[in-house]
Amino acid sequence: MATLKHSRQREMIKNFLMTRKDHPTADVVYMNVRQQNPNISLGTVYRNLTLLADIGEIRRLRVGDGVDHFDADTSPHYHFVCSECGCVSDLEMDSIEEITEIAGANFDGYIAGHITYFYGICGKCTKLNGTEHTAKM
Amino acid sequence: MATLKHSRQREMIKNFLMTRKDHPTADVVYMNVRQQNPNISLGTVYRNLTLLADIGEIRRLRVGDGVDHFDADTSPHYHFVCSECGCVSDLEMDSIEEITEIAGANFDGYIAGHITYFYGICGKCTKLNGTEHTAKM
DNA sequence: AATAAAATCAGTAACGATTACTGATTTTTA
DNA sequence: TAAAAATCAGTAATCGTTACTGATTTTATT
Repeated sequence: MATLKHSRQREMIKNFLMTRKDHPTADVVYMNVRQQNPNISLGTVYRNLTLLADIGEIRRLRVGDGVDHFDADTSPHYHFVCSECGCVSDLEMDSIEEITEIAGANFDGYIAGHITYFYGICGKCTKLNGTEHTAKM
Repeated sequence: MATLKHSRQREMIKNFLMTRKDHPTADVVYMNVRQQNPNISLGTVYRNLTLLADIGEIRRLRVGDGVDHFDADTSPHYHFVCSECGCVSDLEMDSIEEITEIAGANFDGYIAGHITYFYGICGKCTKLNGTEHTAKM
């Protein structure tokens, strides 16, 4: 890997991501960072998000909606995706790391880990919809 | 929803998918079904896979590799994705449905379920690589 | 501080997976 | 067996993302 040089753009992207708890997409990052630097390119945002994820400073989340989300919190934790509004939020829950052991019990190969996300209706949508609990995903 | 009419193409797609345990992508379905019907269109394959998934006859798998996989086995079970060769296989393991309860404990909203997949090195790749166990995903 | 080498950039073109459109063809209903 | 509706093949368009290019920054070296 080439030596990593400092870049204002990368710093802005990382800083912006740290202010957010909603796991924005590349496009959302782009739109927001543009308010500080109107010249920044979408390609630059993508490149730096990928770079930051590769060196482990941020996390790339694939929650099945066809768009990558990004999280500045790299500590192990789980995510929830609302089937109604698509929002992604953190879950406060104990580790379920043991499921990796369970999965490996009868498996011919090596299981390194798991990716889990939960879906349903978020608090806001629940309140808006009354009692409907019909998940779409 | 419009009334569902029978279609040879849809039947072929479903039948093909039932012969496979490797959770092929739309493109793989297309290439195989074309051997029976060289005139079939890729759009038809996509449309019918989506339709079959919507009515619950097949399952769409999103395992984070950017391509949708499809599974004719709609019973609840888990999947493994090889970080080396990208193959997707079934896991024989007990249900871990209880993690949905765990996740819901401190959550403001309704959790309908979870999506989990496991990653690591499959049996074939393990044998090819010797003792290397370095996951890439 | 000035300079050179290397990384990064903005802007844009290209890409791959998927979806949408169109007029022709099947399938079903009556 | 004819009309209505769903489906089709073929193709264009879309969307998220990546790759390319010559210009600009950053860092290391004088």
